Order: sequence, then structure tokens, then C-alpha cells
Amino acid sequence: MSAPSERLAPRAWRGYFEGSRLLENELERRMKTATGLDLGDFNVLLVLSEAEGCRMRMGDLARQLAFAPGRLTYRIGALERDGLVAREASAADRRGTDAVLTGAGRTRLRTARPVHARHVEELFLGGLDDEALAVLDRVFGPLRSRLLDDCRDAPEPPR
Amino acid sequence: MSAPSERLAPRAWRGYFEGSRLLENELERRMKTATGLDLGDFNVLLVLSEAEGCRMRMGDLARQLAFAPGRLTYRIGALERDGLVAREASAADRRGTDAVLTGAGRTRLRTARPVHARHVEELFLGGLDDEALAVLDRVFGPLRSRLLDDCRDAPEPPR
DNA sequence: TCCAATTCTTTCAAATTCGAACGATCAGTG
DNA sequence: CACTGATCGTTCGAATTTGAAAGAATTGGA
Repeated sequence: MSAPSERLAPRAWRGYFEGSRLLENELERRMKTATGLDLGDFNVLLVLSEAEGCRMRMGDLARQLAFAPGRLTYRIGALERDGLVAREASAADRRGTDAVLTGAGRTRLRTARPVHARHVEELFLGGLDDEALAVLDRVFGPLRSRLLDDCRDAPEPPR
Repeated sequence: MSAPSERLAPRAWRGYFEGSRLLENELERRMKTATGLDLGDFNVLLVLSEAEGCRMRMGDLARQLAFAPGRLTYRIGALERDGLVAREASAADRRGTDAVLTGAGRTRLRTARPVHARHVEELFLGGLDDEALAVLDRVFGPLRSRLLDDCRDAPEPPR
């Protein structure tokens, strides 16, 4: 018998859905005007910077960013033209390509990261108490893991 | 001195950011295959259905959906071709256009809504307890309101 | 070893989205 | 009333994203 959920769930969902979209738009806008980087490209650099040797297989990168494969190819192409990322043939698997963060990429990221952190703090984290942070961590962490796993296991949906 | 926040905040943010993006992708994918509607178009219909007289000014609709104006024009054009939405000149302001939900639009929404609700339940709400729902509501509701207000007041960002 | 199925990335065309500019209308002021 | 600046929605070209297909390489089993 979960009485409060029934009333709360729809409202919580709508608030979350619309709020998170507005938040992402605003972060995108600020990132672009403040650093000249797309939020998407920033995340490419960020995820790469955290990988072993600042390099990652295209496929893994695409999955973690929730990018369609063609999109990542296109985006890495742009970052490569700007010198922020390089492509290298994958050592183990000749089909594969690694995206590698360049020195310029690291520098660019070093500049952009604190700016983005400030935006996130101002728009979102700054208003949260410890309970909220704990809930977010406990809710979205597992959600993220689960959805990541799903798209590894299920290239084709069952049935 | 808010000790836990310092450790928790970055992880909570990453989980939230990546998780919410993966979630939206999955909802989009399922909505499209299950009902043939974009998640974006579905939301257009949904928001319209909740408005007075199932009609709304283009601008208000765009703001609530976090759509750029040109995007809404394009999207309403598609929905109009499908007969789900109609355009009518706004009564009070001759510059304005109202988007109006048609009967077919209502019918389509009636079909799609429970499907979407099931997806949301399966992927997200189903895993949440009352505390999580309460926190989401308390965090994202105000965030949404604040960001909506901001884009009304501040066509140009102050400094 | 050879083959078929699978995986990985890219390519390509079509659809979508963005950003700036535009024409039309409105509101406030003189 | 005329004027100025703001607002509204659309349009337009460019950039991006998608989804499907192709090409290259790997894998596992016969």
C-alpha cells in the first residue's frame, strides 16, 4: 500500500522531465557562450580525460555518451579538425579506432571544466541539500548502470 | 561545513547527467517504436491537452517545451499535416497563432499516453521509493519554475 | 582452414534543429 | 496620430543528428 506515491509520482515525473530539459538547455547555452564548446563536445573531452591513457574505443565512448555511432564519428571528426582529439588505430582489434585526447584537448578541457562546474553549481547543485544529493546518487547511478548494460546486451530487443 | 556534499556532489551530478540522458534516449526509442510518435511530438500534444480549451500560444508552448521558436513552427507544421493539431489566429493579438489540439490529436494522445506511462514506470518510477519521489518533486519542480521564469524575464542575460 | 555470423566504424541521404534575419503587429510616448 | 522599440511567429541557410547500409575485420564452429 504505497499511498503517497500515487499522488506524487506523476507530478514528480513532470517536474523532473521538464526541469531536466530546461536545465540542459541552459547549461548548453552557457557553455557555448562561455567557452565556445558544445556541451556534447565538452563531455567527449571529459569522458576521454578520465579513461586509461586518455583514450577510448569509439563504441565505448558512444555508449557512455548515449551518442548514436554516426554522431560520434561526425563529432570526433570536428574535434580532430580542431586538434583536440586524435584518431589512432586500435592496437588489439584492427576494426577499431581509438579516440585519444591531445595535449590541446587537455588544455581546452582544463579551461572549460571549472566554468562548467560553476554553471552546474549555480543552476542545480547549489540549491541541493545532502538528502537530495544522496537520493540523486542512489537513483541515477544505478539507472545509468542498468541502461548502459542494457545497450551492451541487447543490440536487438528481444521479440 | 557541509562535509558529505563535497564528496557526493560530483558523483551525484555525473550519475544524474548521464542517467537522465540514457533514460530519455530509451524513452524516445520505445515511444517511437510503440506508437510512431516522437517523444517531442507526444509532449506537444500532452501539454496542449492540459491547456484551457486545448489551445496555446506558440510562444508559451515553445517555452514550456524548451523548444526554440523555429523548432516549434516546424514541428507544429508536421503535426498539422497529420491532422493532430490545427493552427488558428490568436483572438487578442493579431501577431499570434494558437496551436489547437484536434479531435484526432486527442484520440492519438489517448492511445499513446498509457503506453508512455508504462515505459516511465518500468524504466524509472517503478524503482523509486517515496523519499525519492518527494526529493525529485521538491528539487525539480522549483528548478523548472525558476528556469521558465528566467527565460520569460531575461531575453538578454544581464551582463 | 574456411565460412557464416557478428562486431566495429564509417558513409550517405533524409530529417531535424539551430541561429539569425524578417515582416507584421503591438505598446508606450510624445 | 506618428514614432520608436519590443514582441510574435515564420522563414531561410547552415549545421547537426538520425537510421540504414556498407566495408573491413574478427570470432567461433564445422
